[in-house]
Amino acid sequence: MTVIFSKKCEYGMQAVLFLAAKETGSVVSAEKISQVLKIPREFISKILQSLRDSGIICSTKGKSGGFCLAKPSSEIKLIDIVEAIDGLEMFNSCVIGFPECSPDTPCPVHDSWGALRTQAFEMLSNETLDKLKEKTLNKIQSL
Amino acid sequence: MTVIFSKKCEYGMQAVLFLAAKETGSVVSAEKISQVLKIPREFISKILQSLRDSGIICSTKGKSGGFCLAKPSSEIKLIDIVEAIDGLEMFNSCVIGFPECSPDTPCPVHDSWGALRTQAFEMLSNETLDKLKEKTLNKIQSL
DNA sequence: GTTTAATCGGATAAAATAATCTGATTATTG
DNA sequence: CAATAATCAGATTATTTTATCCGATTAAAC
Repeated sequence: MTVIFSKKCEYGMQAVLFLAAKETGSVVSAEKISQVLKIPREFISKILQSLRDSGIICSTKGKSGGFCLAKPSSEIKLIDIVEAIDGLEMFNSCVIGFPECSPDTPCPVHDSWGALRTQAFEMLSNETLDKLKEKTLNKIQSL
Repeated sequence: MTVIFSKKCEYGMQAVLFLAAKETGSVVSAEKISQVLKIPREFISKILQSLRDSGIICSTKGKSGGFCLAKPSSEIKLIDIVEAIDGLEMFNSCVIGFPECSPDTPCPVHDSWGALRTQAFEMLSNETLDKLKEKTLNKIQSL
């Protein structure tokens, strides 16, 4: 198996993208998110709770409660979600698993991989949720 | 957690790189590989066996047995090892986990991520073991 | 031919990740 | 204020990945 992000992180990104595609400030329940994105309800609940702890989304309890973005979608980047859930370690560790892969003691693909990794990081740092709104809506319609 | 390749795959790449850094045709035991690369012995044994099944390396049993490359190091690419162990699925599946991410129903980052993924694939397809020999030797010395 | 050092194969164990269950709390709505 | 619909928190279960154990087989060296 090969993974980039954990399931938690994938689901987290999907859910936050979904929230960002709604009208500003609209509150969506875990149940609704679970149904639309086809993610196990209890699992996405936990993920949403942790994203709330990280300050990316807000939650309100009680009837008609749910989740919404904690700040404008233009201020949330995909990398923020990755950082909150999976951490940024992958952008700093060796792709073929050698210990202490650094400019001093580089692995055989240190340079070529490093360039790619930097691009990936920049891509995720560039993509704010507002920029992705339209594409997110299109994708959600196809689910 | 965030992963690119599984531990099996990382270890497999390390081990094959190590074999390629030796003189052509020299046989190395799992024990030796385990010691040099600091990989659990029984675990790397299994990985080496599966790489033998995939035709990337050969094994000889009995005293003074061990493993060696099945073909010239110029004919083995990193992507071959990835394919044999983790498969190529990651180069064809959605980075944020949406189902059926394709040009027809693209995820919000389909294009930007696709470009990166293609670069990564090409990098792994370009890197033959012989090209990496010197760098591998340097890295191994530092372990 | 016996000892020794290696792979081989199947089973098992441990750890990490993914998913679920349960009961409590909270707040809106009628 | 009672019913309802939501989050919340902690515990548990299931699945996958990582790692280990053990006995059998093989072949070289003495």
